Amino acid sequence: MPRPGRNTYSDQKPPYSYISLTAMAIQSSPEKMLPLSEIYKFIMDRFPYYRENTQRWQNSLRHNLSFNDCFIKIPRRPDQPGKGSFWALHPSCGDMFENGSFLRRRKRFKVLKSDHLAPSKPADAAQYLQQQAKLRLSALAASGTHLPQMPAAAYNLGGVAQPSGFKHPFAIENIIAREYKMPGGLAFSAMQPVPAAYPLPNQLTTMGSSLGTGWPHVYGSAGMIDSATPISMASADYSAYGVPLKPLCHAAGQTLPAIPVPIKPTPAAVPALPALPAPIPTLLSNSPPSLSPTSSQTATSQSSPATPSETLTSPASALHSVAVH
DNA sequence: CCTTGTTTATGGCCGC
DNA sequence: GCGGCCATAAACAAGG
Repeated sequence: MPRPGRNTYSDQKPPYSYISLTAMAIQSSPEKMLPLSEIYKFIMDRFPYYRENTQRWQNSLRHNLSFNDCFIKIPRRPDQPGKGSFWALHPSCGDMFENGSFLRRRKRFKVLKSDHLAPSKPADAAQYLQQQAKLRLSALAASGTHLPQMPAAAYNLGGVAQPSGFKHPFAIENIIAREYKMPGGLAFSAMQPVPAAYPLPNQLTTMGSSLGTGWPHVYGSAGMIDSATPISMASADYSAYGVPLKPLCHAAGQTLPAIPVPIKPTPAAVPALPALPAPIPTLLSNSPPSLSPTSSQTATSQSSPATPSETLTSPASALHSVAVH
């Protein structure tokens, strides 16, 4: 039903699919996983449009979560209160959007099932992710304030090779994380012609804390599309699905929790212990200057309460996925 | 009972 | 036109 009118753009439907929205939400969380309710919240916080008819879109969203292989469910640990599970992005679904924009996927992410010997059990991914989160959190806690924004899904497992290190501006990472990363706001040069009325993705903030801020004003902001400039820098920091990125909050320049992750590691390049990566050869084409490769983890390797031994099944082996088109 | 998840079905839009 | 992606609705199960 058309309701033209007086409402600002804010109640227009964002051009993103539920998959995109969900991915954004998940990516925006420090742990790269969120319970359903948080996903709802994220979306509602940012997109006024979704503050209404919640029943409807939430149903759709749940449908998407279940239906799409790119989302994996991570069981809640007993010590974690709350209902439902956590949802995360499948580690290999990184290129889902990259090719195109966030507006529409070009390929559907699909997990190959029981093909070879090892059936790709989501459980493996889940386990892995959870562990990741754990490690990260503990490191976080010890290190203090900022979150090493590093996606649990830091691997592009062989399945989906990324054609190039270049990350599309609409890639999730860029979208949700760019804000604090843009130098003087020229960050969105590479933005594509997107309805100006919509929030620029790159302005989505990642932090709950900054939720209210930077967001709504986005609506009117025009001036974005300068579409000629390649946005290489963003891709440097958020190279691939999961690259370490800079500490999320403000603080743009601090010793990074060195978590070098290859943009697109060779299939074999999957680190055994992602949280505390061994010095990885600089795979990042443009490694940001601020990234200090001191592989010294944040100094709190020990803080992790959970024993790493806890099933470190190589994610690579377990996750066979493919993007089918 | 409500939330969370899963599943099936239908129809629109878009690219090839 | 067909196939893929997406939105939406709805039935249903399970769990807190």
